[in-house]
Amino acid sequence: MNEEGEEGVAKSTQLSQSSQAPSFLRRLAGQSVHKAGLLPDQTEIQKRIAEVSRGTKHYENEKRRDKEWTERINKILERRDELLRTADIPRVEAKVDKIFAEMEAKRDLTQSIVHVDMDAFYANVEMLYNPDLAGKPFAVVGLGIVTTASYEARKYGARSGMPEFVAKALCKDLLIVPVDYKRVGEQSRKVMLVLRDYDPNMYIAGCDEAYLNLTTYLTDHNMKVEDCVQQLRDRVHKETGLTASAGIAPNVMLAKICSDRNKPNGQFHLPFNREDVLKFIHELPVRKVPYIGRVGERVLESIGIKTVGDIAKERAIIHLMPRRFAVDFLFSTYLGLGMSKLQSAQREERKSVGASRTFRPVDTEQAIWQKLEYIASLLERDLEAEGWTGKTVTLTFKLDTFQVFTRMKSFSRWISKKEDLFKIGKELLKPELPLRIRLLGLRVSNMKDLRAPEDQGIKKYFHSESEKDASGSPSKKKRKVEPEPEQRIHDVDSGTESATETIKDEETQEEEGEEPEHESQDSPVSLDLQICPICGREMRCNNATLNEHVDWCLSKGTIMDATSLRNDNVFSNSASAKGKGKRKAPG
DNA sequence: GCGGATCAC
DNA sequence: TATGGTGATCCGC
Repeated sequence: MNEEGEEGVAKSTQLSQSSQAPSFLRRLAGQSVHKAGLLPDQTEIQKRIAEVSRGTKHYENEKRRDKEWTERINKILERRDELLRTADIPRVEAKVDKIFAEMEAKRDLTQSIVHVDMDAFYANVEMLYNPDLAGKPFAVVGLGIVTTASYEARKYGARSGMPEFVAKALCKDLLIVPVDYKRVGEQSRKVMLVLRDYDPNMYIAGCDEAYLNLTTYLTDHNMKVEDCVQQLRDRVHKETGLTASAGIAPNVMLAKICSDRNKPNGQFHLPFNREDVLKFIHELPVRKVPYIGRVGERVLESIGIKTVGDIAKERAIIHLMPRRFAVDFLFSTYLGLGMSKLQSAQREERKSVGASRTFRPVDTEQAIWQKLEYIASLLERDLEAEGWTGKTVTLTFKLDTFQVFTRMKSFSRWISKKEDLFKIGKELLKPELPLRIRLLGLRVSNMKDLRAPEDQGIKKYFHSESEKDASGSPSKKKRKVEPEPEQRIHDVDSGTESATETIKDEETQEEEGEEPEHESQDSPVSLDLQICPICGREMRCNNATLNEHVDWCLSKGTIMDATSLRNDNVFSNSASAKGKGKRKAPG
């Protein structure tokens, strides 16, 4: 559903920055407007959203960011025009065609990858427990934000990610249902257990979606892929009463796009041959490609690329652009290439653990420290629960203008205690005050896994060369499925050419001398090695403990942690009066 | 290593 | 009246 009114912004036409600018309206409308979306009249809805939001801090912030991008895009266009004058375009095109040929040689059409995506998951789960909701427009809401809107509500423009009050403005009779993580988690677990029968190495990408490689299963059971997927979806429905959609394709990227095709309760099989793949992908609006978001879409559109097929026309420019516009990513997308093998699920190698909360803006030191201390305690809890510690602490703060800043600091010791986190956070924030703050967050990175088998130090030297990461910790099999853009499409500034070498040489091994002694397995013999179907984490425990972990794990990936609801009152008692209206923009 | 920023869910 | 929380990655410096 493409409804962009104007085209050919490609000229160096400076968009005058009115608050009616289409880019701004689209930005305001949020991120999920493009999805599964037969919206009746999108521009009308976008206008309504702007109307309702006008004058809020958030609205002003979005306007500011939109304006920044307009300026950056104007620079991109200038640069492009210069290249068109000075560069030997046909020669560059020939060069790119060679790159295409090299990429083409790596095409793999042998794997049957499936992306399974539950339909309106949170909403349909609630309908299970409350059948009266059937056929009604309702939204499942947590912390004032719509997590899922029922299909009836979507007709009015209500979408996930939208604040409740906007959704209500779009849909007068909208019913609001609070998120119930217990229910969601329970159903999610049932779904995943069914899927696991078809591929024990499946990759779970959230509580309502997963990628499977069916190749082996199809051979073993002598089945056709469509039949297998149909059966799988039937089984999910039988087990849960919920419907799922699925995409069948030779790689992860295509499967993801395909699962959207016949939603809800449908499946789409992209034929496994080059011609059909190319035809399919070339017609696609770039926004449908994973990792091309609002900003990427706008940047590409500015140089005349609206569909994936358009990438070829501008291949020379893309190749010549600063940071080359994530060339490899765009080119491989143009060819419909993507990852064809899923990595087996291993104990998750986390890179960071963090906690953050939004609250009524505060500006007194006392109030700020109180919030910070609370964040520190949340983070301590999570680090403890999951068994991680780290050497780097990052503080995030969002001003009441919605501008976000971060400050970080690394240490030679392991950080995980509340007092430590609080103190470090305070040191990072203090120099920036006074500020009026609406969100605080703390995150630790540079991690060590406290639950890894104790031979961690040894294991370091045995993992494969290619899989080292920069943190100096052993990176086991990476579970990443989605091929990520190697560079971003966005950056405009600075240097043009130069292969972006990402050669990591020997990692710096400061072996930890002080291991906070936590007894490694005390009675390992009696407990089974279990694998959480949600995060893939391995642990030795009984079934009850595993179930407990699974529930907790499911609630993590979702929009918020249920415990934050209980603790919400912590934020409502901003006791003191705030006099000053000072507003410094740090940095 | 630090800080800004995008993107997915 | 009013716009979440978590984690990963990338870029420039």
